[in-house]
Amino acid sequence: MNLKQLSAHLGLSQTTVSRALNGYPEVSEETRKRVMQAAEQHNYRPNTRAKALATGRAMAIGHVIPLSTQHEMMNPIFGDFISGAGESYSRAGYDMVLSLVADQEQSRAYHEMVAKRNVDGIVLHAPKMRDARIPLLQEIGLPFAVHGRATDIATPYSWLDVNNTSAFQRATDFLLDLGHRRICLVNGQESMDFAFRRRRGYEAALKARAIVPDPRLLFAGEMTEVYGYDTVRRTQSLDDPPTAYLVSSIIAAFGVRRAIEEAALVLGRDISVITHDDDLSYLRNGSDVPVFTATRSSVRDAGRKLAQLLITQIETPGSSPLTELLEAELTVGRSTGPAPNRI
Amino acid sequence: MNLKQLSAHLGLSQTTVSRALNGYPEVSEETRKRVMQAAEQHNYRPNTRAKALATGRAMAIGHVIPLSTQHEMMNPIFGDFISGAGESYSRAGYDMVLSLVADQEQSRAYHEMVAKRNVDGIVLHAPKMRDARIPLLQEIGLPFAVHGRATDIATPYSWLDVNNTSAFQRATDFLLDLGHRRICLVNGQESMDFAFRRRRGYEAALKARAIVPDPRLLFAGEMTEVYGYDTVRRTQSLDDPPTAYLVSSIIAAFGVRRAIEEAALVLGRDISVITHDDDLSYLRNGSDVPVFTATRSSVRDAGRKLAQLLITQIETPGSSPLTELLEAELTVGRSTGPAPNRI
DNA sequence: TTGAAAGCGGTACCAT
DNA sequence: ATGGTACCGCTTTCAA
Repeated sequence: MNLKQLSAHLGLSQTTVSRALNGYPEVSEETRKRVMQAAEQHNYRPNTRAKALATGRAMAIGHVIPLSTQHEMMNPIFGDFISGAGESYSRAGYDMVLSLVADQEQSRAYHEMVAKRNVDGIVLHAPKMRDARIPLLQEIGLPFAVHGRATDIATPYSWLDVNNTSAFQRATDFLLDLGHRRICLVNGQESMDFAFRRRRGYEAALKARAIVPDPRLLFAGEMTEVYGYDTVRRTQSLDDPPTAYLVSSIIAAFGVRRAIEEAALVLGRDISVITHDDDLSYLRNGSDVPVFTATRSSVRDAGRKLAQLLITQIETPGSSPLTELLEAELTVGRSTGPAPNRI
Repeated sequence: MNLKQLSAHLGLSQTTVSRALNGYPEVSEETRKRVMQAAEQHNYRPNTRAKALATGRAMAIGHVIPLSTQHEMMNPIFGDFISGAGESYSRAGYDMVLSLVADQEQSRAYHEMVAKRNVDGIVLHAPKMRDARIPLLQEIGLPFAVHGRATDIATPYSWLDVNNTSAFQRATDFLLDLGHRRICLVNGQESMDFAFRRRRGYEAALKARAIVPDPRLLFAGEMTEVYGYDTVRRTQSLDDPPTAYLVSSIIAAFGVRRAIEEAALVLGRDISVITHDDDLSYLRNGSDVPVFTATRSSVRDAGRKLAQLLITQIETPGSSPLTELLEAELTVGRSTGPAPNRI
């Protein structure tokens, strides 16, 4: 059933029916009621593409995932984020278009998206520090919002980010309060902006207590289990091994935990891990590993908010860029202690 | 730059330019060359929506993710699958539209998709045994392909599945060959079709050796870490605890491993785990846990293939449903042994 | 308050 | 080989 058929059925013009359906004021209440009912009854939905063509709005938002960030993609975080974003979109009537693009084709992909006009805006994931995609999109003039931030970009743009610096500073403080002095940072590659910020938080906490960061305890790599595992093994064979780990990724944390447990077995060492992670409450049962968690619901929330932010920007043309900085909700589960504490 | 402008610029009609660009034979080679060049130079891309409206094809495929399957969604498997599918789509010029839909809104979502006409087909994820979505889509007449299969659906439909039965049969055989007799199956909820098939494979292997499956060693649940962890703890306190675990999900496997290691520590027990999992080659280093893996590349491959299958079906109308059954590529990494073996 | 008609940017049929 | 023109299904301006 399309508009033509519906209006023929009602003995009205397409114009009137369209107006009735879209809430224009100049339609009599009686007509509107009739139209609404008929639309409902025939399960009428306007053809998105025709509507898009006529209005110039695609009612869709693109998420571009660089293929190199696959470890990010397969990250539970990503799923939660996307599903939060999906909520906002469906509420506002937008579709979500996912594009997985090889790194060398990023620029082409964006140009294509804007030329093909099948999205009204784009969400940028996994920004690098001086991310070239940002000026590119600004130049193209396609609305976008960044999940995260990119340091060293002069012109303002919309973003939503977790306060990585403060989160890692708090986490480090927490470990310092426990008496740890040699804390190993298992971080993501520093080309990723968030990794840079996390290190800054870590260092700030150390400096506040006049501890000089040991460069041998700083690691940056692709956030895989193997990486986490290897990092622990390597550092545990130092003369002066770390007594605690601060892990930047849930995936790496699996490897870290594994290695820690081995180390505990083999070397009889007692080590603390702290990571952002979730759904690991069970670790409290028998573990001697404190776990530092960012709740899944807060990630969903971030997705929801970023999507909403982009929609707002798209729908209020001429608006200046919007930004939002979220404080990470962190909890720590202790093996022997009571229920997890917020820190 | 749109077609009108481009053709004006070239001094040709829109018709000719369109034909030249779309490879119709009746255009002179010379004209075609000129047109192609101009298009390239002006970075012309046809407006997807106009094209869609004119041709009746949306050039987009929808993936509907039931929100209840979030643990599936956040599964690394899902990311790999999607990224494989993405490859096929971009090669064939399709967009991928992701819809995250609450369970109770599934039906509405499908109806809407077909009415709004913004996808040419749908990929169905996480089919249940007698999945109502399949007859629904068949009735609606929207092309679709299922990732997995649904038992007890009479009319044929397109699907691609891994041979879950044979994979779990092989895995069980492997453990039996190692001498295990009490093997615990940590399975997904049996409303999920794959879980049902996996149990069947497990039972078939046991029965082939005249072993009666112990119902106390059969578990079906939501595939979380906690679930894996709890299952091991519960079963290890049986009078006659299992000596090996066959785990149906990578997420649950993390919890299982964790609990196994604790059990090894606390009870001094030596337990084998087998699961499909990947990127865990490092476990060979110091672990006494055999790990059963399905390679990530094979999952990507599945995504790629299913997408291609759906595209084929869409583009050859009147074609009968296509199906493909993949044998799982499984490898086992042993702690003390040499490189992993395929089984 | 309602309707006719001209787009939106393409494709495809029918002429030439 | 090329061009004119009528759609595709909706919105929106203008006129009644």
